[in-house]
Amino acid sequence: MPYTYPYPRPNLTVDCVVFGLDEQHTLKVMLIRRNLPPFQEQWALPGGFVRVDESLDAAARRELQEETGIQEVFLEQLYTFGAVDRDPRERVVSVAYYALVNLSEYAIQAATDASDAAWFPITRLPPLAFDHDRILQTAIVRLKGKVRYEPIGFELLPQKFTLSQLQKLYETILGQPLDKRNFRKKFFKTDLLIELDETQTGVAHRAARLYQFDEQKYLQLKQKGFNFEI
Amino acid sequence: MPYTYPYPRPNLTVDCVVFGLDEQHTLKVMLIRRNLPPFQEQWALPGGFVRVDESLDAAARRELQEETGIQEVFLEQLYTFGAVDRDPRERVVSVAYYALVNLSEYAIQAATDASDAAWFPITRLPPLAFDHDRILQTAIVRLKGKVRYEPIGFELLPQKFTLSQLQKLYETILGQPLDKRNFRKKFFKTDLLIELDETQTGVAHRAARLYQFDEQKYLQLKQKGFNFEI
DNA sequence: TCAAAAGTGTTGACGGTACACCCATGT
DNA sequence: ACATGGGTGTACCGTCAACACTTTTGA
Repeated sequence: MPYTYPYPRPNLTVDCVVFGLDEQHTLKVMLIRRNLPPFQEQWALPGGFVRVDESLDAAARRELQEETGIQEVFLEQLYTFGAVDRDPRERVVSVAYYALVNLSEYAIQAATDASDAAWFPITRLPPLAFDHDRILQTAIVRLKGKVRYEPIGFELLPQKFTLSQLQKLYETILGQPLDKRNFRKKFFKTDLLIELDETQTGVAHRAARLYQFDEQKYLQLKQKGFNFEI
Repeated sequence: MPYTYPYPRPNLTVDCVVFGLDEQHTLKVMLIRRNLPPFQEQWALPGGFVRVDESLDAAARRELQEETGIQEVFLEQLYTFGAVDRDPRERVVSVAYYALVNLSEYAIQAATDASDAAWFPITRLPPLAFDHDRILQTAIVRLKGKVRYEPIGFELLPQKFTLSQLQKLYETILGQPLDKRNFRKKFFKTDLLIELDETQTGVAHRAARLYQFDEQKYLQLKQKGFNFEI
């Protein structure tokens, strides 16, 4: 007969803050409209209950897939929220994650998905269910902090990108303008960009060169104690 | 009649990695010997089940108090560990915390406490129960990282300390020697040290001046966007 | 030919690092 | 008087920030 620990258990959920960057360089978050109480019809972070036979990471990926169609993205644990009254009905502890996606690939999916999902600029958010606003703010702080010392910004861009796209990404997330020449110098010095033999197409001005993030090299350098910093 | 979410629930615990620094400048962790299965008689992190009517932070503080007598210390959430098989009996998700204490105040308590608690140097650890070794390693990485850009090191020292103590603390945590003059210059420049009109006593050489951490000023500067870095 | 963004170097200021000796105190 | 750690300043070097013009392309 299987042993059972004799303690009452809180409910356990995961919630995901999914960030995307649109063509106008606006940082957006994916929200879904709840169709069940509590907070029915309100916007909330995608998420749901953790199953007893799946890890937390697996639960976060599953919920993301089920509710938004998003798959195979950068996903990292953010923080665990456990205030007693964060759910009006019952005790629910939630392990929050944040994800970074390339919005151009997912914009269509989200719109055509059966469930009611939409991207909101982080500066114009609707009222959110539960303590999801607090979770979201925590995620924004983390993203701003982490982007400076880990090369995670690439996760928000297409695989091939221009240096201007990369710079605008940093300007958006950090909320400050950056000097073009210094930005390029800094990034070239990290040696993490693969220069491609391709350029932008379809722009009404000189076409910019395309680059790729060299993840292999990053992992190598990281092991050797190299520190990314921008 | 109260609503109940219709989902099975994993067990939920908190575990605490308590760091202390002894007089020989060794970084130590407090462990307790388990007197219940599973892993009976093995060393483990202090921790236990989260009650349905207490927050996660409160649970961590309560367990710390109950199992080690430690109270009112720096305590911060570390990470939530949720692998399916991390407990051999049942599904248990654990929210890990780490704490920093001034060991000279707690060395006695721990020794005289009824429960079997002891300090271990992090370089000489016994085999640990569950995945506690992994939790501990995660805590060490976090401590090493955080000590550089947040003034949390003071939590490991007595309220009044010498600059040499502070320097050795950093050398211990970071695992590298630091230049004495540069270290002092850097720290004075942060303006976070209150110079006291007191000196060390009972040493067989010139007595060092004592300092205190100026937490008030730190909070002020932090609000203004100041960044601590050592 | 015009508009719009791509691409490119130099200089000065500042901060970080390396480094060695005298001082105060207790035994 | 000696052993032990406390306390102090400078010079060099590398890094970062500021800054403006030419190039390419499509419309």
